[in-house]
Amino acid sequence: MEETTNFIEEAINADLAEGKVSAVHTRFPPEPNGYLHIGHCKALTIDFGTARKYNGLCNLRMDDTNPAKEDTEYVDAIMEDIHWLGFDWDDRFFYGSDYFEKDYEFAVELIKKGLAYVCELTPDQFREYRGDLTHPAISPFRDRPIEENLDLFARMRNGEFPEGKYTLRAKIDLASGNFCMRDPVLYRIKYVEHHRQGTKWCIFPMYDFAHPIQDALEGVTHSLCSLEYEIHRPLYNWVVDNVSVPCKPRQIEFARLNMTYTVMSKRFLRGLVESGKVDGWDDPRMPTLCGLRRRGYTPASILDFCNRIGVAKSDSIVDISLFEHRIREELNETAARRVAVLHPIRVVVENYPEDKTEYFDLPNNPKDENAGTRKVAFTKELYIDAEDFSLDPPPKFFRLKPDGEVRLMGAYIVKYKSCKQDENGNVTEITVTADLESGCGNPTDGRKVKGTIHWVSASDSIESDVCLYDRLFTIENTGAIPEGKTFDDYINPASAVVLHGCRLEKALADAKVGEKFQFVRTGYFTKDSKRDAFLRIVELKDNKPF
RNA sequence: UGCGGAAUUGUGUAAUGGCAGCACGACAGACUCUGACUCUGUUUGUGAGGGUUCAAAUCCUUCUUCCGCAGCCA
Repeated sequence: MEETTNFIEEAINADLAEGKVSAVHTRFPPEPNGYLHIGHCKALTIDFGTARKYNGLCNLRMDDTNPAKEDTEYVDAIMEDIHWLGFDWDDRFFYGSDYFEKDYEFAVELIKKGLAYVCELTPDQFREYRGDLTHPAISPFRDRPIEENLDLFARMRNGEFPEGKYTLRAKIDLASGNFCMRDPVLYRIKYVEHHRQGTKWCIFPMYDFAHPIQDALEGVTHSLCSLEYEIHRPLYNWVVDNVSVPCKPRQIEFARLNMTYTVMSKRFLRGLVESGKVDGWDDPRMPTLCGLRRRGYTPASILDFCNRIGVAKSDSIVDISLFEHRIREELNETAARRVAVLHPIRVVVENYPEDKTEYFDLPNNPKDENAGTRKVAFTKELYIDAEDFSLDPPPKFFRLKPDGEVRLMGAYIVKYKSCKQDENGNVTEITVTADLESGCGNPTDGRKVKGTIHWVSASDSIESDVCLYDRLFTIENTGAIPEGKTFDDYINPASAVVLHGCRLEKALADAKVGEKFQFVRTGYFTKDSKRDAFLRIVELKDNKPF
């Protein structure tokens, strides 16, 4: 495969060439407050993939500096998902919270250098004093003597003050056009139990302070993150320049993934779970890795997608069809075919013996001869899909129609004879005659039969409900839900539709949860119905595929 | 209005002064015992103006549009 160099690699190449670094070391730093989704996958392939490309290392680090939002529940899930994708961090698994003691020492160092001070503005005052686009901020406590700062900061740690009473702030530039340089908060007081540290700490470092220190302490050379941190880079550099860390990592930003019909916002994904709109984080309609896994996506298809979308700095929205293309391509080569008649309509083969059963061999996968064949029973009474028959066919309708002939896939050619209708005009039963002479070979008289339709035996099949999953959202033009809207405004009512009384071929009765199949469907494919060409069994209901 | 970014076809992404290419999508045709798959073909693009140059997506310049930032979130 052709290898192109993206802008991150160019920057790394330059650092290598100039001798700034001798090897590449990256990190993937999820906050354990939710499950990984397809958007994280892009970051994952960039972080782990770049390290791999340069024979370097990539650490996994739980970014857990805010005890109010994080939970141990997510840590295991995150690790499992990363492993599932095929990435590994060896023994370099860290928690941001493991550095709390170091963070504290570096904060003291800043105070001693006169570069940080304890501020007692309340959150409301803080907002009031921060200035605006053209006016600088005001901070009445930035000239507090060093000794006093040291004392106050130690007492903050000791739990002598209530939440919100004091913060530690960096002394940088109150007039900066970049707001995160206007004496940013470094530490805040929080009396919340930390998922790993318990109640050991009541002051917690902010991301902007903790992250560069974590990177530097771990020997990370390139800290790759998404575009919204670009404006934080000056602060990132300020931190590594002003505390005694062993190295100075370089932050490089890239555009996060947006995809049509998909919402990446963790906040909304959690909302879907908590409101019961979906069954859980691993609902097959969710863009989470565990959801995609249940839906039938494979690590290879996801990784390949991530490599294909490229890395750039411009905001973009990838069309979901590119994502779906990958899994369709893979499953087309690997998934076994099974027949599912979703809207059954009874067919009687008039000239076929009442009590006879024949078994035809159907290929499990026409793409792969090694996949073998399976026996499918043929009897006098069959089911075909309602949409494979039309009393009043449009032009170019190749399926069963009055006076028409079609091939029953893998079995006989049948000719239409008559049909029964109910009082509403719905077709309830079709009578056909089979060309028993031609059998399952080509017509003996050389005539062409254009259409092929799928079918199952009426007696030798199983009846089941089948759940069809579709895109969860109708939202098309963005990766996030606009301000003032909720997912209710965009949720696709047909995202999970249960079809009752479907008929499935017998071989599906033995299917296990998680097995992948293509449910063979013949007939006309639209752009949307192509997506349905590959389904998979995600549940067994009453021991039947669901 | 301050600061930081970004603009290449319907979408995403290459081309780092030298034939604007690739993938997905769309459309047309061929093939087909899945109207799938496969194969062939087609269409559409450098945000705008000016400049430098034999030559500009690329360099300079002016403009336009879009995105992000004023959490004691990450």
